[in-house]
Amino acid sequence: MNISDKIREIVLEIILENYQTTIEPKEILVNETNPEFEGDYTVVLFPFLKKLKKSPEILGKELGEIVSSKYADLFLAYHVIKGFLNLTIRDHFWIDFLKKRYNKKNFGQKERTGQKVMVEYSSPNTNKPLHLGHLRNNFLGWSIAAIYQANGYEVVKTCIANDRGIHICKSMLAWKLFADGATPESAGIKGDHFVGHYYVLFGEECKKQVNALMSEGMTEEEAEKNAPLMKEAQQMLVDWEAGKPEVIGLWKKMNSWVYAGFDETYKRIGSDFDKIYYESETYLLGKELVKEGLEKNVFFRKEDGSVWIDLTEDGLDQKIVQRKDGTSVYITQDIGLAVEKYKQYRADLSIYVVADEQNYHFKVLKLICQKLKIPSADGIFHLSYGLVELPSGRMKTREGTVVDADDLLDEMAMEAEKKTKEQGKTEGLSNEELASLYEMIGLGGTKFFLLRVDPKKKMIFNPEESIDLHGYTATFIQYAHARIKSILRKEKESGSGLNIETNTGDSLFPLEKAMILNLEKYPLVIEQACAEMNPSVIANYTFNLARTFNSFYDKHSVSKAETADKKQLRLQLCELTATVIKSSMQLLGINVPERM
RNA sequence: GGUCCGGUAGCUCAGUGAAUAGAGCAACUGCCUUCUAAGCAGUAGGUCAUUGGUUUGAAUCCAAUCCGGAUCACCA
Repeated sequence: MNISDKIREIVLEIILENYQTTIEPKEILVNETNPEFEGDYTVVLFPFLKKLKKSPEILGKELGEIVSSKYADLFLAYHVIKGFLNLTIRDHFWIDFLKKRYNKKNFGQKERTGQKVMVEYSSPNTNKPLHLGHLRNNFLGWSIAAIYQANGYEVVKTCIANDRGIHICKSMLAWKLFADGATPESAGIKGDHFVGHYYVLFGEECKKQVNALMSEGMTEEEAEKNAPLMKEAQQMLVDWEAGKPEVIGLWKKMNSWVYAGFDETYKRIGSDFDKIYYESETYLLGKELVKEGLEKNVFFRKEDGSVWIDLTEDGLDQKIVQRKDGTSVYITQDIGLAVEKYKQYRADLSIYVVADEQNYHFKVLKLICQKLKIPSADGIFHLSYGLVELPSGRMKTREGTVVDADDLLDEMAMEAEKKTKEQGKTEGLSNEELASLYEMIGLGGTKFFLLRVDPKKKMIFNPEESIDLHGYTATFIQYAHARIKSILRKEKESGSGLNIETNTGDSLFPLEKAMILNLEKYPLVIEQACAEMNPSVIANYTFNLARTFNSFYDKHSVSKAETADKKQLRLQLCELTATVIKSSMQLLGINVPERM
């Protein structure tokens, strides 16, 4: 049990025994004591003053007396200031804590809950390469999965490949018309970029035709419908659905190029999936449900034959679920897929990591599933995140303002290489080790940059300034880890090192205590990140831990500690700090080096 | 127009009922003969969009207003 929970429990017990009053645990606020006051943890007395009919000063004094006498082995002192009871915990509590945990590599991980959670993330279009926005999605999804795992859940990671539809036909058509048989190999371009080029080309050529038609007097809407290229793309979609071999062949070929490109990037960024669904295989899944919904009178048919659901009573609009020609729309596919996922995995919770543009869609999706009484309906959760924008606004493919994922990662790795060489501390590392170090720093920096912000907030990325390697960054934390490892390595080489039998003293310097206090709350941080579905909680915590460590490092020497006891204590401190840094960064998908 | 999200230091962000609102970047001052200076210590920088309310206590909750964004498609 965490110390803050323990204090809460003690206060509850004392109030019950001495005042014969029950108080809800959540009414007792136990905070870390503000640095300007003496103490470690603070009990806020205001919430239950009325119930106990006491003034804050008197209640504080009474509680303080009882706590410090009854639990004299835990608390050294108490101070009442206004309505706050500040408690000082005895140093030996922190020292014991450290002694017990310092070599536990799984510190902070929770027992299995027996619950299963599905995380759907990434879900790319197979007609354009990944950009910065996709990176935020991938990093978030992966991290949420890791956080759930650390909290004892069984996790299934999935992805739905948006591999069909009019947008795919656009790049296919452009390739057919303009590529003259070129392939990624012949062009020497990564497959996803190669196909993306033709998607952009389609847009440009189509725009020309639209402009021409508009100058002949058509409205923009008419022109867009009547542009020959657009008509041809639509025909291609019809042919695709009809299974026309020539179209299917081209579709398979171009998708395989894209997948080859994606695989490379996914491997690089560490995104992985237990199950990939393909829209081309799932887009018909909702059809049965439409029939079922009509029978249950959840849906209704309009005169033209299209099928709808009326959500006006729920404060939403009417929503179409099947077109008059019988083809299904996006939401219907998603309902079908939700059912399919449940059949296969029976997850208790199904998290969709999708940008906040689709908030309405997921609200409607969950509502329809609930009305259809689909078993997984209540477990549907949309983890909505804000878009990554440029200082000038949204990234736009057409205007060429998209920050490409591969390019960004390359730049970051190069930046890391440059900086590492400037520092000149990596003598003796092989070329492979160096390459992997640059990648670790570059990729880690990118991940941290995107994960340190609350997911639901949109964020601004300025390409003019490359992602920093100082301050609140992965590099800072990686550096702290490398420093610790360096200490431990040298101690081991000198033969002194850790010795569990040795004393670790009985008093702490403020920075030693601050470190242990930080480490002690790590399990709570893992829980909080999960409850809030927010990896930035971890980013914040780990940065703080590393920062405190750097202060400690600057003030106290490990190898030249004042006494043998102090040296042991600090070695244990280093050991556990390294463990927590490593494991918390892994929850963000970031690796930490032994040297840098 | 309806719904939802956001507005905190020059910039990027923490803090969502508790003590005198915090970090990083940028600026300025110090600190490498010392376990890694990708670091540490410090200075400066705030009408928490505005107004009113609830409360012992409000950046945090409520209401209204202003500003920015998303969405309300037979696109996905």
